[in-house]
Amino acid sequence: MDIQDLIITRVKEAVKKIFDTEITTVELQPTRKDFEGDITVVVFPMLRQVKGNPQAIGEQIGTFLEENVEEVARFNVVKGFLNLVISDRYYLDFFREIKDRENYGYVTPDPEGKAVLVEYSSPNTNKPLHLGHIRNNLLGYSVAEILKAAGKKVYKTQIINDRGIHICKSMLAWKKFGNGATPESTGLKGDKLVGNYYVIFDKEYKKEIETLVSEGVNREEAAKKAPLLLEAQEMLRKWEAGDEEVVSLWKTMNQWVYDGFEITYKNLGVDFDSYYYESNTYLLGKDVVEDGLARGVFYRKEDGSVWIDLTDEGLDEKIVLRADGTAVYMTQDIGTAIQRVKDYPDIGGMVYTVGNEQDYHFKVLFLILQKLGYDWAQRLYHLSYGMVDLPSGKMKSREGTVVDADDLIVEMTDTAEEISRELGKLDGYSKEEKKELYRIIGLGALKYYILKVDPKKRILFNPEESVDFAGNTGPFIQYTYARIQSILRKAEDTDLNRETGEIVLHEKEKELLKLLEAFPEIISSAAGNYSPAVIANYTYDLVREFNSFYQNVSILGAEEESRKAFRVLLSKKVGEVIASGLRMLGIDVPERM
RNA sequence: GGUCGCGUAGCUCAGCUGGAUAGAGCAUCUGCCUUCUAAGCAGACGGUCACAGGUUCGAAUCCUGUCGCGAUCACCA
Repeated sequence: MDIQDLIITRVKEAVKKIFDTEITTVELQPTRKDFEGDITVVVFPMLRQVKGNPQAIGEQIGTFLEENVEEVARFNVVKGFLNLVISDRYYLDFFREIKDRENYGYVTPDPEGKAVLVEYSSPNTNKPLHLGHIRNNLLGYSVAEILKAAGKKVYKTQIINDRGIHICKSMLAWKKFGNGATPESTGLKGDKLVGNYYVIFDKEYKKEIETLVSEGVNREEAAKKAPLLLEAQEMLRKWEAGDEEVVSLWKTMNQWVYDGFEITYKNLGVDFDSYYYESNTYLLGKDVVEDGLARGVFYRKEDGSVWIDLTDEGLDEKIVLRADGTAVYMTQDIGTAIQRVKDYPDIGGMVYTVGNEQDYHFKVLFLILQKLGYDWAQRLYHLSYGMVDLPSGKMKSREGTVVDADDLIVEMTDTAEEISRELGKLDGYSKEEKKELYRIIGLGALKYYILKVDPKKRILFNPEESVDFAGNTGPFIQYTYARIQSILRKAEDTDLNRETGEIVLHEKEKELLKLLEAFPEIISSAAGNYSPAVIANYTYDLVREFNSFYQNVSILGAEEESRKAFRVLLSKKVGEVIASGLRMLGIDVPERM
């Protein structure tokens, strides 16, 4: 039983004894810094059942706790707030219990438990990854790690949009204007090369429209009739018919893109357990629709198209199969979800990391799957996140106003190098070690910057003002970790096994212990809310508290050996929790910096 | 227009299952490196929590409305 539960139980007991009344809930909160105490019992809610002056009630309960609960050292009452001072002994016992525990805070996975499939990234294959994809990747990867820490089995996957008209546009432009260019011949990353032809297509297409308009065709008509577009559409038809030449080109160019993506993923530090491709899944779902039709989940309109009526749920009617029997987006998403559970029979739920512009789509998708009666459909979650905007507005790849993922990673690493150079603390590090360190710090800055924000909020990213490296940032947290490692290196000859015994905790030590105690609850909350921001904020709080401790209290210069050992061990544990928190954010930790 | 989301210090964000005097970082200003890494610490300055009502002993937090920003309402993905 943790201290919270203990206090709740004993408060109930006190109320029963003193006022002869059963209360069902007891409200606790951490004591504010301005008052003495660790845990505060809020008396006000009790007034419904216990009549009287809150101050007096607080005093009576406080007296009872002080006398009967050994963990409660003393108390004070301010208005209706009963502030309890928890004994040092309790926190010392707590620390003794966790100090040697590996992966403190992590929940041991239940081998019988159901798995969660986390989908993220899911790019198109016609252009390179940009800042928006970075947010998606970081969120998806981090949520997967958080769920693992919370004891879930997790599969990371993505669905790659490798077919459709936009791919044909790149292919056509390459064929017409590429002169056989390859990643090898140009030295370009494959995704960059293909992306360039997507831009070229757009440029040439617009030229054609202008020509048509100048010949007297109206603009709308011209946009539909431009020869390049017609050719791209023809190419898509050929692809669907399995035309050998088109399919071969498609395979070649997609492979270039995948090779390019792999590099970006590797640099970003994300990975996947499996890949789904729309070219394989776009026909899925039709049979499910037929089946649902027979069971009355869907209905057929006169023209033969199939729909679901969600007006009872406050939504609209939604088409799930066209009149000609071909699939729409929704059809394949239904089919793909079901396919995934076939592929991984232990899946008990899925997380879709997709931007908030698709909120409606996923609301509908989940409802349909529920109506189809899949038990796992109750545990689907759309990890919806806000767009990343630039000061100039939205990023538009066709207009070249995107922040390229690879470029951004390089910039962050360069900035990390610059700052590290200025500070000059890396004597003795080899070139390779330094390079690796710049990567760790640069990426740490970027990842923390993005993940500390609540996913559903939009992010304004200003490329002119570079991401900070001081204050509430990734590097600050990493720096604190490095500081701790430095202490541990210097404490190698300290006997860490000596008993702490009866010591009076320093205020800063107690604050750190309280934060450590909260860690498991933080993981659970982050997992429950699918929110890396919860982990980021906690880690920052812990780090801030540690630095205050570090600067106000001498660790290696402690008065007694037992005290020194305790402080070293406490620092070590804080370091471990920092590393755990950052690991859940996909951020690495340096030994020095 | 309907629906959904967001609006907290000059800027970037916490806090939102209702609880004390709304917290951090950046920026500005003051101190602190002969002592464990100053990417740090200690402090100052800075708020009509968009606005207006309501519920409550108590509202940044819940409800209603208004305004502002964004998304969405395709037989596109």
